[in-house]
Order: sequence, then C-alpha cells, then structure tokens
Amino acid sequence: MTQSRTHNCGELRLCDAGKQVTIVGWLENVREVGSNFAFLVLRDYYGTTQVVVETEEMMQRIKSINKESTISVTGTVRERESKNQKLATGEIEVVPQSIEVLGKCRYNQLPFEINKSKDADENVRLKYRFLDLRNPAVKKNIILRCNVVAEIRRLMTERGFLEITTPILTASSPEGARDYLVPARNHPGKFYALPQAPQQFKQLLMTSGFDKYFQIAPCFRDEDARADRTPGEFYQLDMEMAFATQDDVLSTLEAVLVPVFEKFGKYDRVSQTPFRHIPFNEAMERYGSDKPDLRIDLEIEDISEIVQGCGFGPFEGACVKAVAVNGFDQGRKWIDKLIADVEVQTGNKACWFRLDENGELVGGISKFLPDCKAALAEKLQLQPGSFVCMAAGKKAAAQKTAGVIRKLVGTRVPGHFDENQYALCWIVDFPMYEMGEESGQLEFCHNPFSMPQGGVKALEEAEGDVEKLLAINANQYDLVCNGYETASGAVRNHDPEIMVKAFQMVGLGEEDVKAKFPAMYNAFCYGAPPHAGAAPGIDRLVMLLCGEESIREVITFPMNKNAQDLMMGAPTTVDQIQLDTVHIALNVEE
RNA sequence: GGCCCGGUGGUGCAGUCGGUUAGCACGCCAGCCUGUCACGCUGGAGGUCGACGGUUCGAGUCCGUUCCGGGUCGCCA
Repeated sequence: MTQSRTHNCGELRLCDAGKQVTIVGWLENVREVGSNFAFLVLRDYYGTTQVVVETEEMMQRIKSINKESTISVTGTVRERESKNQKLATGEIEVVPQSIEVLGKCRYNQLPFEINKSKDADENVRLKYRFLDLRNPAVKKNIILRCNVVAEIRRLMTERGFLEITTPILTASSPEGARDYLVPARNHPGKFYALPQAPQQFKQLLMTSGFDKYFQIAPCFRDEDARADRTPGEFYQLDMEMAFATQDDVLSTLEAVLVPVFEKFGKYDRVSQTPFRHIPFNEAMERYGSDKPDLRIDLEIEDISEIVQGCGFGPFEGACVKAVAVNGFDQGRKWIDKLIADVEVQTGNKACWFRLDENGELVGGISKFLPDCKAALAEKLQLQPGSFVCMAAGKKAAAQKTAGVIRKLVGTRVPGHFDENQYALCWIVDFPMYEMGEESGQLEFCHNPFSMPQGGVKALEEAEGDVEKLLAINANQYDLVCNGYETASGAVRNHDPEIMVKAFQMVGLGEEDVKAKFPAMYNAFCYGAPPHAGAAPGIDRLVMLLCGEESIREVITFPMNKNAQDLMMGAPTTVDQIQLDTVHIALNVEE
C-alpha cells in the first residue's frame, strides 16, 4: 500500500468536500451508467463510500477488478449531484486520481452474494465464514457480542469482582457431560480434559479468599448440538461470591444483566428487578417447563380428575394436562399441524376438542367428554369458540408435553404472545434428587455441589425415605429469559460433612467424594467460606440480545451440528508420528 | 441412536396427475445507457435435479437403500 488511508468509508461528509483523501476497502459493487461513467461502492468496517469514475482511463482501470477485491482510492471529495439520504455518506462522492488494487479477488463468482449471505446454505456459509462475515448484517452480531462482553467486564470489575483465568488443560471430571480429552505426551496412557466449566476452580478460589471472582470462561462439552446450543465449546460469565447468600448472587446478576439488556437488547422492555421467583414445581405445573416463556399468557390446567372414567383410553389412570384458548377460529389443518409439531418436539401425541359457536363439543376426542363437559367448562373457563389441547401420561411427561402445547398454541393463536420484550424470571427451589429413569435409583437432580435446603438436618430426617428425599430442594436457581435458560447457579455445599451425607443418599460414600472431587473435598477441610455463584451463558445471552434463533449467528467461527469446523476442516486425521508421540493407537472401524 | 423436514445451474427458490426443450429471481459474461445507489434495457453462457438401485414406454416427480444438512427426542453434573 503506497498511501495510508486518510479516512474510513463511513466518515466523509459534505463538509469534507474539496479534500484530497485516500480511502481503502472492498469493492462492493460497480454500477455502470453509460459507457464512460460508473459508480463504485467501497466498503470497509465503518461503512460505504461512493467513488465516481468519469474518465475513459479510469473505466479501463476498473474493468479488470473483480468485486470484493480490496482497493485503495486516492482522489477528491465532491458534493453529489444527486444525494442519497439513506446513506451516512450519501451527500458526497470521491473522484479518483488513482486506484490501486491491494488484494485481488481472483473469482468473479462468489459462493454467495455478500449482502445476501444469511440466505445461503449453512454449509456454504460456514465453509466461507470469512466471506459471510463481510456482510455487515452478519458482522453486526459479532460486534455486539464484543461490546456486551466489554460491558459485562466493566460492570463486574466495578462491583469488585476479579477476573481470574483458570486452566484449560485439567483433569477429567467424573460426572456430567462427556469430556474432550487431550493425551498427555509425558504420561503414557493418561489424559488431560478440557473443562466443562471452571466450577471446581472457582470454588477453590473462594477457599483461597478471593472474595468475588468472575471470568468470561470457555467451557467444553462433547454433547450434541441444538439450535440454542453449540456443540463442543461455549462461553460463560462464570462468577462466584464468598460469604454470600442466594439473594446476593441474584441481585448482583440483576444489577449486571439488566443494563446489558437495556443497552444492547433488540427490545426496549426488560422485566423490572427483582425478577419474579418461580419455584421449580410451580413452573412445571403452570408452564410445563423449567424455562417458561413468560411472554405467553397461557397457563396449564390439571384435568386428571375430571376426565377419569370418560372412556378415552390414554386418560385412564394418567395425569392429564390441558391448555385452553378462547376465540379460536382455526381449521382442522391448523390443528393437525399443531398435533404433529407437538409430537416432533416431545415424542408424545396430544389430543384436542373444541366448542363450536353454539357451545357444543366438537372434533378430536369430544365424543368421550359429554359427561365431563360442565366440569371442564368451569375449570378451563370455556366459552363457545374455545379450543383445548391436552397431554396425558406420567406426570412429568404430561407436564412437558403440555408445556410444548402452551408454547405452540400461545405463539400461534393471536393475542397470547407479547413478543417484543425480555421477560426474565428466576426458577428457584430445584429438587436436590430425582429418580433416575433408567436406573430406578435416587440420583442428583442437577449437580452435587449445591447445598440442600435445611442442610444436613434435612438429609438426616429424610434418610431412608425416598419420598422425603425427593421433596428436599437445593439452593439452586436458573435465570430464564423468553423461554431460554440463560444462567444457572447455586449456593454451594462447602461443608465436607454435608457433602458426604448428600452423597450417601445416592449410595455413595466418603471415599467416592474424595475420589471424584479430591481438590475440593480436601480444600473444604481447611476452612471454607460459604459461597454461591452462577454462570450466565454468553452465547445465549447475545443470541437473545440480537433476536437470533440460531446460536451460530452469534459465534464468530461456529461449528456445524456435527461438531465439524467446515472452514478449517476440523476434526482431522493426524500423522502416525503425532499419534506415536502421545502413545495413541487407533481403533477405528472402517 | 430414534423421529420430522430438506437436497434442482454460482446463490435462493418454483416445478401441478409421472409426459415435449427443467422455469423464475439474483449473480456471471457481452452489448447499450451521462447521476446511479436493490441502477435500467437487450442478448448469452451455465444443470449427470445429492448418490445408487427399482417400478414404468417414459422419473426432478413414485418406491427402496444410502450420503449430506437443519430441527427435535435421548444427551447437556
């Protein structure tokens, strides 16, 4: 580059007319108007600026330059003859004296058009992510993410939190997700693991007396992807506070996250603090989910007792949940789509009935229900034109299915979904234990680090009584925003004796605790502070702020669903020498 | 691993009941156009319809198998 730029492509204004400038960027478009006259659009990070070519010499010069080449234009700023009010730089143009190609684009046909890259096939976008990111509409999410992270750092630091980094190469943890393993060259047969979260490190920092810790922490989990869950790696605002209660953590996160939602969010409305607290059991009962979307005003009703004996097989002896809407005017096709979508998302079939304009039971399973009609009408506040969709089964399955019905009906029937807001709530009082579906044994419901409510006393009183144990709640909480789990946290169990007791309830002993969490168990025996913390997911938070439905839109270089990086070609095979160095023999089926 | 949806020129999509030369928009190439800004106009190139097999006189379309992608269930302490 013979001449450094004097201005960027977003800053020239009418007052700059007459100045000699050099601007650089990507050749976004060429509009030829007449054989000796053309407009070039030059784009950089900051914006676009129009360059007008008026001489035959310059026309020849630009003919050979492919779009998306980088060029340097030196020339004079001039007031436009016809201005474009839609553009920040729309009042001026640059008349070039020289145009230098800095980086030639060797292809005149791109894999996709830059400004339409969001419509392109995702494989192609991910393979050419560097081109995809040239699109300002794609780039904007990444920029927002940077600003969000900077703001979070500022707010946390302001509140006295220290950002402390923790190891990436660490020990495999025995529970939770599958680990990513890294062979240890100097220790044949042994492996490091990438951390699923800095959980144990941050708790150890508390025992070391770092009062308030946070970290924008990479976390690695070898689990399958979802639309809102990237495979492989993701980032959390990992935070922990010593000598803190649940309320200390919740109010800290409210104080940090609300300004972030207000400043960067797509929607202006954000829930007022303190956010609503909804106990887990209540959330499951009323919303059929531990991450309810509170923008939907529908709630689930239990009609198990009303419909017992109605003669419809799946209802017999089952838990039956219903979602009702009034003023329903959709046809059979709509309903069939709903039932099909519920089945796709839950694996369970929903059933339904309607009341027609005369208040008569019609459609679906209505023929089984005449005897229950009055009771149903009272419980569900039915009117002529009501639609009721139901799920039956074991309690948890019926709740979950009804939760999906609530979400689909609420967003599809007009008037029940107040979309343009951030509806936040805390889900609290998660159960400490649950019955394992496969094992039939008592298991930790979420994680074994949480302090059981009532402490060791609650455990001792419930010991041996499965019902009582299942009723014990943990000091554990999730932050939910618009139906997405946005953060998860707990008051930790910092007492080795309570830890051992908690493990005993699931059939494990002191030796197991020591073996699974040696550092923490050891550290807690040397005087640990009560502590609590949480970890909001950065990717999901930014996704909510941007209003994106795919998490890949807020990750700079995302992997695809199958945890492949199509751009870099990861994962790859490696040389035999590399394998030998780390003492790995492959056992791969053809 | 199960289920649902999709795969058609470089890109996005249409393609009816199985029937003639597979359409449209954008992009690309050529020509025209002196104020465009989603520039416009005219013409052109570009397709083994994901792959394999089957049914049929005839398959983009129907059937089977398979590959790839997305969604979802399982999974995610």
